[in-house]
Amino acid sequence: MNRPPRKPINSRFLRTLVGYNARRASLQIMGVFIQRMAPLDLRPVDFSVLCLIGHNPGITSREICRELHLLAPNLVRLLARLDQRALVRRQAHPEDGRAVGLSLSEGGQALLAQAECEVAALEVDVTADLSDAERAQLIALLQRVYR
Amino acid sequence: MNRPPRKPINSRFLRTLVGYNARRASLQIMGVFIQRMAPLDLRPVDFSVLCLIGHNPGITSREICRELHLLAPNLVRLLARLDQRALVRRQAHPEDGRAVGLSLSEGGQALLAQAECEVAALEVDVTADLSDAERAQLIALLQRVYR
DNA sequence: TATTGTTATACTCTATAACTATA
DNA sequence: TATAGTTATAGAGTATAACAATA
Repeated sequence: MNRPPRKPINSRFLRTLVGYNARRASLQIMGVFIQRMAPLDLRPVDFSVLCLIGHNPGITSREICRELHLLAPNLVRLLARLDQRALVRRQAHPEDGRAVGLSLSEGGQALLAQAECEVAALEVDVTADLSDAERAQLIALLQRVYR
Repeated sequence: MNRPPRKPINSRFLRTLVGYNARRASLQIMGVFIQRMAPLDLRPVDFSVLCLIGHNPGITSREICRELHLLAPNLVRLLARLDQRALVRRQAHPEDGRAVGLSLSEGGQALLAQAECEVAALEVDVTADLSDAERAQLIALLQRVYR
């Protein structure tokens, strides 16, 4: 009946680390993302790729990999799944015969629009304790770490 | 000879997301962590566990799992490795016969001290573009996301 | 009956080498 | 010779179910 008395754990050193806190926050948000986006069948990385293709019609696999720090072999299956769901189109690249230009089908565009809407909403929810200014500042600080 | 002209990619939507930026920053820092801590043979999660044991002698597996959001089966191998390296000691828990109290050996304490020093240094390096105040603010904002 | 620690295991994610076709 | 895309695959990380010992 009684909850076991939780001993307070000393995690002071870990809490002073940007790396530790960034990872914990990232995992927290990704967990919410996976749950909320399950109806659309989109993992975080699927969404990121769909988003890049949608806003950069004709983009190549290589460019996606460079932008998202993905490895080319791991993008193949992901794109195959999006292709199988008829969300993306592949067309011959106009200048480079080796490359393939990617763009969204109409269904892909519709799904992206819906996904962006849902992602924007869950972002607000998961950062509910932050004001708009604080949220913007958090993003700016994070970008100065990884850019 | 000429670098291929890099087309600017539109990733504006992704960049507005705390989740995307937190993940990118986290991966960036973890990459540096893994490289710099390789001489000590400590991954981020190894360090976190070592740190908790060091600052909480007698802590149990269950408490570590709860504090770090780890799953118990995945902690078994990790602790076995630390044990094999003679970094941790296991003693019977004074109150609960099922549990095992964990603490650091002298070697474990020495390694932790060295590791904390190195981690503090790499944290400063990886956030070199941030002032102390900005770094503290970044941490405070991140904690308000996941706590 | 519930909890700690454990084993076994499946699934996913990440990384590397090597191939093809084009440049 | 170098690059885009692909295949196959190995290794690491993450997840669930089930068990023994203890509460």
